[in-house]
This record gives sequence, structure tokens and C-alpha cells, in this order.
Amino acid sequence: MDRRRTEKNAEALAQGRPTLKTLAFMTGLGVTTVSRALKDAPEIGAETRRRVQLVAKQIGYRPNRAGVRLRTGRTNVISLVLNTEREIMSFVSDIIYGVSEVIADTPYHLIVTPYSRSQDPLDPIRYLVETGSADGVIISRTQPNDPRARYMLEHGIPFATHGRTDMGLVHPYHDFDNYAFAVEAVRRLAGIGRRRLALLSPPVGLSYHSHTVNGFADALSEVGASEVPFNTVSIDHTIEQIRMRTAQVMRREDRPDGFVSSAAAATLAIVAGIEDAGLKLGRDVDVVSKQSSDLLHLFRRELLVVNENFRLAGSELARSVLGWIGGAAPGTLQSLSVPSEVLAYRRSVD
Amino acid sequence: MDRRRTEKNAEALAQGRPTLKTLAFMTGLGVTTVSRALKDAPEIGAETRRRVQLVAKQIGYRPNRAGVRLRTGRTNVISLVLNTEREIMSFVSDIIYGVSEVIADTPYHLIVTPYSRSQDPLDPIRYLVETGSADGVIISRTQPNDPRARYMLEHGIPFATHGRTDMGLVHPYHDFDNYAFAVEAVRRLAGIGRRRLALLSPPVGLSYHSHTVNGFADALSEVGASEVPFNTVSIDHTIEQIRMRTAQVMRREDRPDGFVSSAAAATLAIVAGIEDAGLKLGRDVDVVSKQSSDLLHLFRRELLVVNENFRLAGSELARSVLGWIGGAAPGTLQSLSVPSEVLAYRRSVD
DNA sequence: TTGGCAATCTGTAACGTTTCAGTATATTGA
DNA sequence: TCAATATACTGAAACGTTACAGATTGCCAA
Repeated sequence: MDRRRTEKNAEALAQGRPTLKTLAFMTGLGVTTVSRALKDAPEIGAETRRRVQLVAKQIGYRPNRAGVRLRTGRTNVISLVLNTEREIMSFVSDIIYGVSEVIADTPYHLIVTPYSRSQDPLDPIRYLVETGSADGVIISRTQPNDPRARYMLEHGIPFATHGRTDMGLVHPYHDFDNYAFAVEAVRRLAGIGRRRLALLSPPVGLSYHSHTVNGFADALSEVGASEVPFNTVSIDHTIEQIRMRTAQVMRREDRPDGFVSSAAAATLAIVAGIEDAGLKLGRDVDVVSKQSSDLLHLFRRELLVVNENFRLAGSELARSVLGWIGGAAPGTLQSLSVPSEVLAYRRSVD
Repeated sequence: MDRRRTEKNAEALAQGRPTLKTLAFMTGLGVTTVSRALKDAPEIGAETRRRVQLVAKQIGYRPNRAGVRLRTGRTNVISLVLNTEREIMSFVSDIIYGVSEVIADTPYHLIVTPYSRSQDPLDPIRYLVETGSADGVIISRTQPNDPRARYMLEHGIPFATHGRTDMGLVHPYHDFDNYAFAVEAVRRLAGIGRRRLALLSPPVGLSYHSHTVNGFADALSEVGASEVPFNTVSIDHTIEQIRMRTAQVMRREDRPDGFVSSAAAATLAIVAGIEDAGLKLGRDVDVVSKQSSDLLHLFRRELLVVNENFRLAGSELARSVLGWIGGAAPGTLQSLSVPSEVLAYRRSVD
């Protein structure tokens, strides 16, 4: 028996990457003991545990992911599900970096699961669940009644949504308070005398569309300003579409004297449209915009901005998913990011 | 024996996800036969093959990735290795989408492997190779003498670099022709009478730094223009640093009358710096900039731009890696993207 | 008839891990 | 002293797949 073990494991030493068998051979223990020693199981002697862990560290043992996954079903993978056409660009990299930051010192890997315009957004989720390709999922473009969240709840896979749902179901999320953003934006515009405001909102159907629209409406009535309808475009439209629509609106008699914009790139288009109509930002009209990187003030220093931190969102989302996987209650893994004040870069001399 | 098989596999039917055993039971064949039938092995009867494939499709059989990976060592994973601090933002999302597009109808998953400023760039590569976590790797921020490329060649793992190396070693790459970009930019500036040019280059040490610098220098001597040194900053510096340095240079007597900028965000900073110095873009100075999304003309319509398509880069890189994995010769998997003409958005009436 | 051979199909083992059901040894209680 | 029990360890089996080394069948040449 002892001979047999020695023979069998002699080859273990020869091969490249150390496995439990290698460790078992080196320590003279069984693979079971080694396995348990590495995960601090209670029924392993303190000295044995230390010895095994020391040797493991010395020879750079890393558990084989496929082995673990096959045996336990745990993948040690978090999947970030992204729309390949509509996601805001800086959004994506920041979210990824935020997630990366959090999972860096865990065994988790991040896989990006894309889906395209033409696909049912549920497709990638079904794929992940059916193939068991991830232990946790992060989705964006969340809807009030989100079939993906419902599906994942039904199938018991941990997830977190970027944006809240409104289905009476509880799950982890991280959201930026777009209601507060819209309210602050309107108040600010009213504060500098703007009275006829237009909103470039997120696309209809997404949760933060209604949050933004509601904040906008509530604040309008609070400050006694009026709305100039601008809902034939959203931040999902192309730059050109937004630009043309803005120019159109700005050429009318009853044009807005203030804009609230939910995305930085769209704001470029709004300003271009304003100038197409021969009007001047800061004189004829003011614009409050969300931005995720601090660049808009370089574009036009008259712009008023509110910062949204997507990197933070990524971190929070990752933390939430890992928390759920780790057994925390989904209801405790929700967070809301409060907007910064409305910031002005206009020089005081103006 | 027949009884035993039947009993054993009855459970296979009960469980959730179909495996080869499920298929074997349903078709009355052995798992080996099923396995081979699914991958069109030659020694399987034509009718059997069809039958197995039909049933597999019907019940939605998907090979278990962990099983395949454990048995074969193939992970069906491509890893994109990214610096979490220095990568250009739009870059990241576009590359990811480009890669996604290509691997969408393959069994490959995309994992993002980040590394931070503080780390040795070789760390994530070592990790991937040592743990066998990917079948192929894509790296960016390529250097002329790139230790990562060397390491991967030595260890026999397929990869592609975004940017060329210059080590006398052959490997797949995709690169944008930054030499041509710089040449065209200088020619254009010279064409509109600019004679004292400054270059905001990629960071020293990366391959495309020298390409850009060389193109710039060659074209300068070709058109007989002179260089205003501007190499204390690069596109890796912060917006504020670039802006201040630009303002500084523009306040000097011998200031440049033309800039070539290797990145769009940096261009915003250059323009801001120019205006900080009280000068006017298009009158006192012209700027040619690379951009990866069509937004700069909204910023200042006097800007001259050259487009770089990162989504295409992602696709090409993915194709290259998959090609190498598939056995193609690395030397045949190299591509160079030719810059667009220098485009002007300035109105003709100006 | 027999041997050989091609065409199809099959069981077993192995990849590295964890879990189950133990086994051996020392320790305790009566 | 004996049995019961706690402590520390162990082998075998299983997860799903593929590769290896057969096994079975039918057909044909000799």
C-alpha cells in the first residue's frame, strides 16, 4: 500500500503543475487530508495544517479550477452582461475596473457576456443559467419590471442589477439617484433664472428613465418652471439625431432656456444643436449634464455638471454579488449613490 | 450488463442538465459513441451521427466546460489583459465589443484580466500561463522589447498583441499605423501653412511611441517644418498636466502653431491649454488629433481628426488569437490598420 | 469453412477536486 | 480492564469529458 502510493505519486512530482497529489506525496499525507488542510477544516491537526499550507505556498500550488468546478459546480466566475451597442462607453470600462478591483483578491474571474441589439436580453442570462457558467451575474439597463431579474430569482442564481427594479421583489442593486439628479438640476437651472426646461432622458423602459422623469417633473412644479417637451429623443439616440432635434427645438419661438441631460456624450450633441440654432450657451440657455469623467468643462466651461462614478458602481455591484454568493441576505446588498452637487466651471469673472 | 446500464442511466434522465450520459441513454448508445458522434469523428455511422446530433439539439445538450477543460486542458477562454489605470477608456469598451463579435459564435468566453499600476505587467501573464486559465491572450500597451510577448512565446501560449514588437520574434498582432498617422498629420498642418509643430505622443516605452515620433520627425524634415519640444508630457498624463504644459508652451515667444495629438481626451486638454493662453484654435494654431469615436468635431469644429477604430482592432486581435489556437502560422496573423485621411469639420465659410 | 479486415461501436481510465464513509490510534469514563 | 468516544487521518467514488484499447458484426477472399 505504502509502496503503491509512492509509485503512483512519483509521477506527480515529475509533471509540471502541482496538484493535491503532488502535495500529498511531498507531505506524506493523503490527498483528502491535504485538501482539508488547505481549507482550514476542523478535523486536521494544527501542525499538519501549517505544514501543508507551508509546502503549498512554497511550491506555488493553485487549485485547478476545472477540478473544483466539475466537482462542486462552483465556477468562481462573475459574469458582466453587456449590450454591445447601447452601453455608454466610459461606463463599460469603469464598471469593469470597479468590478476588477473588488474581485482582485478573490479567486473570481470576470467574464464579459455580450448581447446585441437583435437578441432578446434574456438570451445571455438563460445561457449563463442553463450552462451554469457563472456563480453570479451583473446586469445593467435594468427595467422596472425586469424579466432577467425575475428569471434569475426564479432560478436561484445570485445577481446584482445596475439600477433598481420595481416588481416587489427584493434583490441586490446599485443605483445612482437619478431622481435626485434631476431635482438638483432643475433647482439649479431655476436658481439662475431658467424657466422653460427640457429633459434629455434615458431611454423609455429603463428604470432610471422614470426616476429621472419623475425628479424632473416634481422639481419643475416645486420651482414653478415649465417643461418643453423633448421626449422624441433619448440618450440612446445618435449624436446626430439629438443634435438635429435640439437645433429644431431651439429655433422655435417657445424654445427652452435650460436643458437637463442624462449623459455626457449627448450633452455634446445638445450644445452643438444649440449653437447650430445660432444661440449661445450660458447666455440664451443653460445645460446641466451628468458626466462620468471630468471632461465636459473642457468642452464648454459654461456647462453645469453632476458626476456619476461608474467605477464605484462596478465595485458596489461586485461586492453585492459576492455578498449574495457568500450567503448574505439580498435585501442588505442594496446601495444608492447620491449625486454630487451641481458643479459649475464657469469662471467667476463671467 | 444491459440492465446495469439502464439502471445507471435512469438517474441521468431525472437530473436537470443533460450530459453525454443522458444522450447515451436516450439513443441507446455508449457515451464514447455519443461523444464522437457529436464531433463528427470518422468512425461513426452516418445515420448514428445524425441521430445523436438531432437528439442533442432537441434536448439542448451543451458540453460541460469543466469536464472538457479537466480532460483536455482546453479552457475555451480568451483573456484580455488590461491595465486598470492607463488604458484609454473608449478603447476598452470598443476592444471588448470587437472581440465579442468574433467569439460570439465560437465556444469561447472572454475573461478580463486586469493589472494595476503597481504590478509588474508580467504578473497577470504569468498567472494565466501558470494556472492554464486561458487558451489565448490579448495584450495591449505593447513594447518594442516586450517581456510579456517573449514569455508567452517561450511558454507556447497563443496570443496577439495590440501594437507591434521589435524583437525579431514573430507573433500575431494588430496595429494602427501610427507612423502614417503622424506623417499625414504633419503634412496636413504644413499644407495649411503651419511650420512649428509640437507632438503629444504616446508614453515613452510603448511601441507606438516610437512609430509616432518617427513619423512625426520624418514628415517634419520632408515638409521642412520644425519641432517644438513637447515631450515632457504624453497622453498618459492627466488632463490637467497636459493642459498646464500646453498653456505654458503657448505663452512662449517661439510657441508652436500646430499640434499633433495621439488621443482624443488629451486633445481636449491641449485645446483648453491653448485657450488658457488666450490664443484661438484655427487662427493661431491648428491641431490634428486621433479619435476613436466621432465626437471631437462637436468639441471644436476647427479640429482636424484621424479616426482609429478600436472595435476593428478587437475583432482583428480575436481573429488572430483564434487563428493561432487553430493552428495557423503566427506570421500570417498580423494586420496593420491604415489611418483615414485627415478629416476637417471646419465649415467652408470660415 | 476459415481467417482477415473494415466498419461501428463500447468500457475503462484518467484529468483534479471534494465528499462520504470509514479506519486507526489515543483518550476517557466506569 | 473494557467499551465508548474523540482525534486525526484515509481510500474510494463521483462530477463530465475524451483517449485508448478493445469488442462485435458482417463481408469477402482463399
